[in-house]
Amino acid sequence: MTASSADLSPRQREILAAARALLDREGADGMTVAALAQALGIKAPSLYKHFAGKREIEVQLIADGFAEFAQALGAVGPELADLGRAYRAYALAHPHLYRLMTDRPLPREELPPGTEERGAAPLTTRIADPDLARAAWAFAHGMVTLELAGRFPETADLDAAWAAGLGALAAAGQPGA
Amino acid sequence: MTASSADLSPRQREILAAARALLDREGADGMTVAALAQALGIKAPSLYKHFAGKREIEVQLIADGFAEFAQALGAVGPELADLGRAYRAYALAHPHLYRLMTDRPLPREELPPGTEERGAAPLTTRIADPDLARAAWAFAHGMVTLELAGRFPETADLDAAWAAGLGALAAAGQPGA
DNA sequence: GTCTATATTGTGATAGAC
DNA sequence: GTCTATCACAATATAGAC
Repeated sequence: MTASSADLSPRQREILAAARALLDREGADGMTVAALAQALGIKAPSLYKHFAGKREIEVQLIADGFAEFAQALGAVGPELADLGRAYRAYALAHPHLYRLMTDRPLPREELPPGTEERGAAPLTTRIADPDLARAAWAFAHGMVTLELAGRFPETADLDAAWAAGLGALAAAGQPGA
Repeated sequence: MTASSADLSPRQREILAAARALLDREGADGMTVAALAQALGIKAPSLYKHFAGKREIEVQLIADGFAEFAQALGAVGPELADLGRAYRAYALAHPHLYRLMTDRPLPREELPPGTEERGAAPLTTRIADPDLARAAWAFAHGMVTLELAGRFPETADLDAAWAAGLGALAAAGQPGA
């Protein structure tokens, strides 16, 4: 029973909005059922009248996140560098959501159909070869992940690293140019 | 007070070995203080006579992991592809340890000096430009992370994606060739 | 080094009344 | 839709005896 966004009751939307705000603000650890209820001004057990469990709320957050992410990536210039900037900007703006979306296996069965394809489209239109496109995705994900985890030295020039990586991948995509 | 491996008592080593086995087998969620004690045949509180807390055990696991990882990466052929294969193989062989090592900010203060440099050396000797080297690291980390999280479609040819990514990065590193 | 006993806190979740 | 009451766990950690 895939719950696409259209199936949600107004109250469910309110709960999701509060959950999203809580996630952005406090992170995954802070997003407990009790804290969510408190943010809504109700008691924790009441939430279970609207969602079967915490996981269902998270899955909706992930679905909404993908839609939002795809929209952000679709609204940029044609260069691969434009896409890279948007990818990085989104992940840095919503680090906890990004982690929630990417940390675990995708709950594909519970997501609206086409979610994955829409997310991949901005990349596959710029890089035709699927292997190279996957490599580019991995590069972007790795850059963002390492930055979020604070793994790069403070002296590292991340703009330059992004440029170097995307430059190399773009060049491999246009062998004739 | 950095506890390098040399400072550890035999009993501490036994505990770490059990913790490592438990982590590899059950994952981070399963590696609780109680479970670790049980694996050792003692009670949980007894562990606190040997380590100040769970975090201290984890940090030692991370330090040992880096040493082991660096050794694995140092024992391969000269090509960038060799390094990539070793990186992937290690991460897939010890997924939970790899996550523990990369998920969070490095506890740099508590790690033996030089840990980071030794880990980076195999890469920086193959790619001189630091920005491109960081890009290559991010690519490898992203590939491994997405594979461990089961994010690639089943049909994806990951060997080909590794080859495409490393090929592009290597080509960018030898502009004259 | 290990034990028993306990503290403290937190987690997601359910039943049933209103 | 919300409440009270409660469950069933599980977590890390400490005190003090042996």
